[in-house]
Order: sequence, then C-alpha cells, then structure tokens
Amino acid sequence: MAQGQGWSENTRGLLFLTDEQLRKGIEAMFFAYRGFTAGPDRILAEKSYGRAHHRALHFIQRSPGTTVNNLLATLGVTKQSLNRVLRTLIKDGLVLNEVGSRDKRQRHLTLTDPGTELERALSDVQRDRMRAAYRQAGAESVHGFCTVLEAMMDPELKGHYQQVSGGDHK
Amino acid sequence: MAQGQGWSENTRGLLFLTDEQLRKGIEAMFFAYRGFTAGPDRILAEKSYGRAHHRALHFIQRSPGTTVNNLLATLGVTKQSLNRVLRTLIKDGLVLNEVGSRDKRQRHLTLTDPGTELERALSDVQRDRMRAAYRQAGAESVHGFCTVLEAMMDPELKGHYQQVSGGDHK
DNA sequence: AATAATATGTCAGTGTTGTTGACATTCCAA
DNA sequence: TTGGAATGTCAACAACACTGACATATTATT
Repeated sequence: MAQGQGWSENTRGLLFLTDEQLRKGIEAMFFAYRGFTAGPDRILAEKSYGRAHHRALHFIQRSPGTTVNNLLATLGVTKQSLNRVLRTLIKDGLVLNEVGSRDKRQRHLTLTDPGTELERALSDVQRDRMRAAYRQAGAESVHGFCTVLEAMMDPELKGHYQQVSGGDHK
Repeated sequence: MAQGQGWSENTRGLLFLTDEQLRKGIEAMFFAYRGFTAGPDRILAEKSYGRAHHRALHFIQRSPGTTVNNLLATLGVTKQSLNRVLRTLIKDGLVLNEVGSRDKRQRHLTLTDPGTELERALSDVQRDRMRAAYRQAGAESVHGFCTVLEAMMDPELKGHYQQVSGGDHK
C-alpha cells in the first residue's frame, strides 16, 4: 500500500532494499515532516514565533523545571541560539526562569499559565494530525512507524528521547 | 518495543491514543528527522551548501528535465528562494538550465556530471542510514512506517510524492 | 584561600533559508 | 493585440542557526 510492495527478506532475514525504495522513504520523510509542522507553523506565524519557540515550549512542558543545559542537549543548538528564543518567551511571560535552590548557577524553566495555554494549542493541532494519521494507518503501522523512527535517531539523541518520556532527569 | 506497548483498538477498530503516546510520536519525528539530515548536513557544510541545495539536487535527479515551476510546487517554497539556490548550483556547474524547446519560457533542469556526483554522495549517506534503520526495524515495521508517513502528508503534497516516483510529470 | 571548572547570559558578526513586494522579459493563447 | 503564464531579478527583511569572545555568578578542587 504505502510503498507498493516488495519488502522482501532474504534467507538470513535481511531486508532487500533497492535505491528506489530507499529514495521513496527519504521523500516520504521530507513530505511528512512538512505536514507534521504545518499546523503549528500557522499558529506560530500569527504570534510571530517560530519553530524554535515551539520546540522550547514543548520540552519545557515535557520536563518542567528543566535547566538551560538540559534543554541545550535535547534541542542540539547553541546556547546563543536557544537564549534568543528563551529571552523572548520569558519577556512575553510564557516561561518562568527561576534560580536553582541547590545550585544557584542553574536556571529552572517552567511554563506559566499563558505558556501552558500556547503549548497546548500548538500541541493540539499537531496531535490531531498525528492521531488522524495513526488511525488511518492502523495500530500495526503505528508500531512499525515508531520502531523505524527510533532506529533512525542518533544513538546519542535516543537517550534524550527515552529519558524525557521515562524517568526523571537527575 | 518502540512505544513500550498499548496500541489498543476499541470495538469499532479505532485506535485508542493517549496524549502521552501522541507526544512521544511527535518527539520521535523530531529526533528522527535530526538523524535523517545529519549525514547530508555534514557533507553540505564542507561545500558551504545547505539543505535547500540538497533538496533541489534530489528532485532534479528524480525528475531530470523538470521545470522550475514543477520544482516550486514540489518543494513548497517561493520562486525567489528557489532561484537563489538554483543560481548558485548553476553557477557552480552542478545543474544545467536549458530553455524549453516547445515552450521557451520554461527552463528544464538537469544535473551535470559533478551535480550527479554530489547528489549521489548526499544520497548515499542518507540511504545508508535509512537502510540501517530499516534493517534494524524489520520489514513489517518499514511498511507501517511508510503507511503512517503517507497518512501524515498534506493531501496536496501527497500528489507530488506519488507523482515523482510513478509516471511522468506534465 | 586561591584557582579551576561549570552554568548562564550577552554582544557582535555571519550565513542559509525563508518571506513580500515590485518589476521586466519572454512567449503562448484567445 | 491583449492578457496571462512562466521565469528571472532586485531589494528588504526576519527567523534561526553558527562562531568567537567576554562577563558573572557559583560551585568544586587543590
């Protein structure tokens, strides 16, 4: 259906993949990512924010009280780049910046009520689209989808992925 | 495995999806896309090109002789943005720009030998990663992966996806 | 106590990639 | 001939990434 057919395995259970099949997968990632970000992008444009703001809000929501260094590692950008985004979010009252109690060098980031609200709005449209795609594809496809995505991550990044969803960070 | 478990379907066969599961899927897309572009990005940085150049090379390779308007629709950017990228690729001798024979307003784009070579290099690292992820995940997962990605595209974009791989354009 | 390392913030400069808006040219078609 | 489509170009601007340098607390180490 998705790729026509032909995901054949050889005798050792290894997938046999033509360049053509791989290229289709590459394009699928490209086009799907466009659809994936289209909804949030529309909302962000109205408030003159960008994807960077969305990502910051998302991961602060995910790990309330996270530190700047934590965010940096997760997002994989420079501190100067993140700082520009955080500054506007703090100035606009969407993010709270509190000095750490144990280590006063650290700044703990949390969403304010308006911040939570915007994050929710962004998350809603993205989850709606995700949900629609998941339902259209079916449970088995969803499992495969996540398995491949996970295999596609940098091993280093995979840590952040697991970490954020699972236990607490230190 | 990928999402722990719990892709339950209700009596009407509809997926039951918690916000948490959907959020994980969103993060998976984010992290996976980083891994997806990491390889090409490294090569591009050396030649002081960007992702936009890669995308242009990819789709010209995919549809040799395509027109600027075709590329615009596929890439979803403005002609000014694409023009800047194409200009450098043409100037650098990676892309050939030929006036159409039937319609002389159109410019048909093809890769030169050096252009093919660079596209090949970019494509190689990306396909290698794709192949590794596919093999790690297995044939069934790959099918599900593509099914979900396709469902995630804008219906409008889905046309380009099918079109480019299948029959001729125009 | 002195020193080193860490965490954060900031300034200045640069580059890629996207956007609008305006305008010119070429050419097809009615 | 006129209208519109296809293409190219100019200027200006914004988002978001980068590097490099520097300042300031705070904590850790010696």
